[in-house]
Amino acid sequence: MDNRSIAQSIAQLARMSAGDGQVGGFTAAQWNTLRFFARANRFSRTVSAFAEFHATTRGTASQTVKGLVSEGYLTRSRSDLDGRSVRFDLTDKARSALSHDPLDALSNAIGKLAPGVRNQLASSLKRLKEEVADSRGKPSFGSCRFCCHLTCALRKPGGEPSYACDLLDQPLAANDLGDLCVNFETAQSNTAARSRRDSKTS
Amino acid sequence: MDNRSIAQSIAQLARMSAGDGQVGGFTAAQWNTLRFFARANRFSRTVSAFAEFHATTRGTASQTVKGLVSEGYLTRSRSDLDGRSVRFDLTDKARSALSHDPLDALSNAIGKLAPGVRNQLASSLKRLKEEVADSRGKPSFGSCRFCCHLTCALRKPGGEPSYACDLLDQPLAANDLGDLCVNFETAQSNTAARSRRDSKTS
DNA sequence: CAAACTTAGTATCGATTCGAAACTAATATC
DNA sequence: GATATTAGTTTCGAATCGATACTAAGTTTG
Repeated sequence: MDNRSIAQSIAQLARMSAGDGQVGGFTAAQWNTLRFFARANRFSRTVSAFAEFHATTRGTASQTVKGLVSEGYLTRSRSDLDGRSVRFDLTDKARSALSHDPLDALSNAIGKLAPGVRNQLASSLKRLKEEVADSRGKPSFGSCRFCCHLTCALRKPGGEPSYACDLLDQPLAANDLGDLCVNFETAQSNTAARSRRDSKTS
Repeated sequence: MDNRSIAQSIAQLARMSAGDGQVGGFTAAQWNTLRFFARANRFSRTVSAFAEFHATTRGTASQTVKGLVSEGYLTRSRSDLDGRSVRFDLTDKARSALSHDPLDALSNAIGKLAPGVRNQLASSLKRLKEEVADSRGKPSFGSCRFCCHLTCALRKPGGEPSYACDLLDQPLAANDLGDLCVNFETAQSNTAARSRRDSKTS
């Protein structure tokens, strides 16, 4: 089985399970939007971050989000730190809709894999995502847990550790460490980005 | 990493690399069409097979194919076995276009994986495809090489083996065994389908 | 053998989606 | 303080999609 066939398998799998057409009253674009806002952390629940994640333009992303807001699946709130920025959050209505996600067919299939096989698959996919993101010059998305900007401090010996993002200088709750973040960087991609910046300035 | 996150990784990977928008003058739908007709065997290079593969309707598939025919990327030829059936074949123009497939970013990334990891990934994806296809009651696509309808005969001792499809009763060239076929069935899915049929008749 | 059904492909129509480009407003940079 | 960048929105035209209706060729069935 050659590389191209495997690549096509990934594409086909995504198409099969994402449900091209409307499932449960949502279009494919809407499902993707809901999934993103369900998994993104508070710094990343913006139109721009979603547009980048979904590999589309901000204009298109804005439309989709607008539709979901008017139907009561997302709430809109301006940031008080940055007057341009707007954050969108899932409503309970959206959360309950997500419990009938057509992507669950794929999730369930993944759950049936042997644990070792499953973990191997997860790490291969992570690897591929970074590789492809790098080859198109776009940043990858990942969770704070594996991000080089995560700092962890023990307030007192034996107490609970506290987490923070040293890029945005914001505290992070332990619960949120698994969420997606636009600013995700691995140690490697960070040094790579720095060297790109340096070579540009010189 | 939970199952849903892994499922989303697959979807995201597909989106990132398939190039949502136009790349090299083709839309996403057109790229998918070209890829399909490049990989499908002669029994499967039809509008219906493509529609099923691409999880869309025959009408939509027909339009996309029509466009590619008029632009000189596919040739149209009626079958002489079945007067309804029409077969579409890639032109050289299409083959050379496919050498700049945006999906190559993903193919290349896959090529960089360690051989063992790569094969494990391929088999996991195959497994997932069957599982998901089964859960939606749709047949999966696969190559003759792993199909239960493939029969192999040795014409003379020490000579080259000859292959055939015992479902369509047609000879198969050794070169074509890796191509996609609509009629693909594994031994398991075949017996499952038979038992479904039997229970329906009774 | 003829009527009824199925299958392969096409054509048309309206709704949706998408990307490109123009635009507003807030923040950064120089 | 002028210029550039960033976040988000809007508008417009092209493309896509699914539903539906249709033609023509096979298949079943009575």
